[in-house]
Amino acid sequence: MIVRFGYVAMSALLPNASPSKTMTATRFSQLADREAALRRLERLAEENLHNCMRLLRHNSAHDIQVFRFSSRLIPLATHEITAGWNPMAVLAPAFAEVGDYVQQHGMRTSLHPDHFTVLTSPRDEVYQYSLRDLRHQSGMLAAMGLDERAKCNIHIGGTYGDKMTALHRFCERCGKLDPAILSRLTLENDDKTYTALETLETCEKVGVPMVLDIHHHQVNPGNGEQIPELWLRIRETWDAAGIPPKIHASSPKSASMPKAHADYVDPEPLLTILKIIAPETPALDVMIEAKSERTKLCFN
DNA sequence: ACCTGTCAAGTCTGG
DNA sequence: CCAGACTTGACAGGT
Repeated sequence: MIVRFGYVAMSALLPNASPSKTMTATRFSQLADREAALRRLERLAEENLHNCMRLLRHNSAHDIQVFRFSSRLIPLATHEITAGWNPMAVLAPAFAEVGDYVQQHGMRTSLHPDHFTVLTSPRDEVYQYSLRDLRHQSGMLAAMGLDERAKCNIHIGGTYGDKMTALHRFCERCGKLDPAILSRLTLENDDKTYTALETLETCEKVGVPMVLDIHHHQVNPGNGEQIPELWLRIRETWDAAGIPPKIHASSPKSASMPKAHADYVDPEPLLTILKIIAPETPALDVMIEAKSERTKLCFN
């Protein structure tokens, strides 16, 4: 089995390379000249994309081929306050540079809209916001010139007191998504609501790949179903994707805070799973979610 | 240089 | 019905 490791958005080894520099909406609204403020947002976005390039070169130098972009490359991109603003033309060269580099180096990249993107919500404004954000995130990958193998990963969302209804709403809304967005979508089991099995069943229903988070599964295990017994089905959700399955790895901060992420990743549980699934998994990508530069994995 | 409170957004729990 | 927890990097204002 060929395993590639990657990480999320920013590096502890590369100083002053944030790809998520921003401006608060309050600050934006305090600037008298709206056009000048918008130009400033565009400059921030260019800086973020520039730092992305630095991160990608750093990755290349360290043989890291898996990377998740910051979801906040363009500050206030989908905020009401910037309504009518479309920075994509100005940013096209910077996005293209990132995408070209990714393709030249055979990297696998993704985006993860944050937890405000909730397709299950019964509130229409939340649903509309979520659609807007998915369009935006998908649009950034498209602006990079990356095809649908560059994924947008989300969680299913909340239950609102009735999981079956929420799941029904989710599937219905997936069916209505623009094919360009649906073709980039992946779903990940979360740490308190939708278990690995429920997420898998939903992935099978709507026809998108599943990202298995082994830490989330540990703290939200459902009825005790084990990863090895689910794995073949999870792997199959990736069969048509043209890329290896992806899993997320992080470790509990402590016994009293099992859901919080530790600064490092304990390799043992991960290695145990990798050994079990290896025979039926020729290739796998592992996203490490950890803060410490000390995180190292050493094995053969 | 360092510290602390605040920030666009959602959901769930418990009072 | 409302406050607080969850979680989180970066900003903004203070020392």
